[in-house]
Amino acid sequence: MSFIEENDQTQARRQHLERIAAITGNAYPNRFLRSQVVRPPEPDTITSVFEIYKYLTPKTEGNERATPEQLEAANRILNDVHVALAGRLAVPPRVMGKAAFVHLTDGVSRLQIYVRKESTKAVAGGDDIHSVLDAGDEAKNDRRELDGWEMFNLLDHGDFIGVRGHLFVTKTGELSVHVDEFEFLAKALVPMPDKVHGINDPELRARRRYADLIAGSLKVETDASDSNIRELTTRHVFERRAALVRAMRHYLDERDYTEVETPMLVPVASGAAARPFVTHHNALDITLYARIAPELYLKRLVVGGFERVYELNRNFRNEGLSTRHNPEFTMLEFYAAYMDAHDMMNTCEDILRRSIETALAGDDLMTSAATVIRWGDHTINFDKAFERLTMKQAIVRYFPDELRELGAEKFEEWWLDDAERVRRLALFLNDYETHASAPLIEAAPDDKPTLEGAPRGAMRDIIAEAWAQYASGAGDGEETADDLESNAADAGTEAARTAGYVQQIFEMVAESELIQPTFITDFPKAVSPLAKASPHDVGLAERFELYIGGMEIANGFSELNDPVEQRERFAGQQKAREQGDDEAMVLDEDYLRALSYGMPPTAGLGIGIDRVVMLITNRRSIRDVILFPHLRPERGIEDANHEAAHDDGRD
RNA sequence: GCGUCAGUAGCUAAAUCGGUUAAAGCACUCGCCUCUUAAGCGAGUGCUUGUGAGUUCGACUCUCACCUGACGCACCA
Repeated sequence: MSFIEENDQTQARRQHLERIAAITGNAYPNRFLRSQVVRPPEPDTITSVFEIYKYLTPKTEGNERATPEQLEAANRILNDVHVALAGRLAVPPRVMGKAAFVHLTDGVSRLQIYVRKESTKAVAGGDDIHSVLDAGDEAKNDRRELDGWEMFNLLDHGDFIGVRGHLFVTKTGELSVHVDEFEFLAKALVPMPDKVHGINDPELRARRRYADLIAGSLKVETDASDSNIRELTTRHVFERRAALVRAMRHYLDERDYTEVETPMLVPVASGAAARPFVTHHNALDITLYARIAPELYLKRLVVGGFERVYELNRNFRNEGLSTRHNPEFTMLEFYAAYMDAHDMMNTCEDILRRSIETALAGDDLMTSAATVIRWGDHTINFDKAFERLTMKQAIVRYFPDELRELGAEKFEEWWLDDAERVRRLALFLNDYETHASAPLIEAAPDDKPTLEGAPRGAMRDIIAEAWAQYASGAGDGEETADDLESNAADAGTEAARTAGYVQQIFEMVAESELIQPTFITDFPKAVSPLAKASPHDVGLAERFELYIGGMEIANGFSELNDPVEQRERFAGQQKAREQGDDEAMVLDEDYLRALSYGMPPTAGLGIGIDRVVMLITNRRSIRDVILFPHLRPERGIEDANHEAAHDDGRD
């Protein structure tokens, strides 16, 4: 039946609802006409009224109260302002004998209302559409006056009401509405989130985002909380997300990029290395895939004469969930004819810096410049020029100090050009990373398998010994190395395999260290089937990735526009696929045909929007920046849904 | 899929080495209170301690399995 838990609180609310329905005749009226004082003809909101009139509230220091003269001065003006406002009860109705103060919220701000037993009325039916159209027609106006105090005592925390009255400031200096009459608008049948703690359980926050958002608007600031560091609420996170997306669109629109929408359901899922979701079109009786990237469609448009296009929308990848991965995620992809990867790197830097600055400018929760953000314990600076490193430079720079000396040898940059050394290093690091703990636990007297926990000398010996095994080839048989080897083998050729290892090493030693915005260049061609080769090195792609906060944020390159070479690259991927790499890129025959019509030299860029939002909102989990992230289905609710579907006669 | 940690009332949560009837605050119900503001005062309802087994005289506490989640790994160029 119902999925709402039964308890004393839900019962009380339902009883209140029944009483209200009996008294008003309709507990869910269709509309409430709000006043248009602040910005006619827009209806007044709690936020707009509060923002406009709060300047009249007397300024006081600490616990000091406003003087009667100050209050009188403010009230002289405020008492003439008559408003009709609506919102949700932000507190449980707290009655003091014959009067009550409660707060209403519109999801952003809260405003206090003052209700008196003797004078405040409740009304019902007054705003029916006919009563407005046929004003004065008594027969059609079913507006009725009710017992205000009785109605007020049937209200619960979270209910919606509309109020009419005039503004005033209380003795404590708070802007309030002196309510002449109010109207019941809608019932909250379940208890509201805790006013102090909100919702703490991250699962519940994501699963019931509506409740999470409500919690933010109901939360009170406690004495204990530092008023200087206001918390970024869920509402703020998504306002910022919207501001960022708006700024990015604006940036591109201003520079003559055309926003387009290409297919989400595609017959060939290509343009990236990922497994797709599969679905079926009944009428055509064909298999369709949810797109994994819009890339190949956008380049078709460049062929067709759109010199600059962008798409900001969802991609779908059938992969695991993590703090950085959601099966559907938002990507901005754009393409510009006659540019190359270097131009695109500059553009990437510029759009991010400007969009972030625009998105954060005027955000009253920002304490510092809009281009300097807090990311966990770090400060990320978007003002400075983004650093640019080749993949190998990054490996050398971030190679762990405790591993620099491997046995009798010393790690040096030239190792990365030696295929055999690269292979052994990758295998060693992988082993070291995944269960470095095994030998280290033996070395460490306590149960802390960290480098700090073990005696320095013993640690060096262990590493030296482990490395010696790999250097002699003895470590190759390790089970843990198999996955890595098969991964690297996907690419086929010797050079590609080495390239794969270099990339693995990069990800193991450098990626998480790249906190400040850093471009990584010189990607192996073998792992970049859609990118043009570097004019300086045929083994490299003219490609870059941007890392910030230890995350891959953007990926761009000079687009391969030679249809013959593109076909060969696809063929290479096809081979990898046949060897078992089910994420190798799929050949798209129509795309090759499009390229054959001729595509100008073009550069493209993809920016992971969710991750940028994580950065600018200081959120460590992608689930915190996606309104409804994918979660394992809730137990029980599936069955309830299913049952309901059957009741509807749907199957 | 693997590992670590967690799950106590609607919410936030306490409970010494395995030991009496499983604290408390918020919320809810009733009463009092006409400028309160995390309103206050008084009284009251509500927990088969995630589920199921086991060890024990005795289990929130220990063991095993399962469910759910967080984090890490794997997967994800």
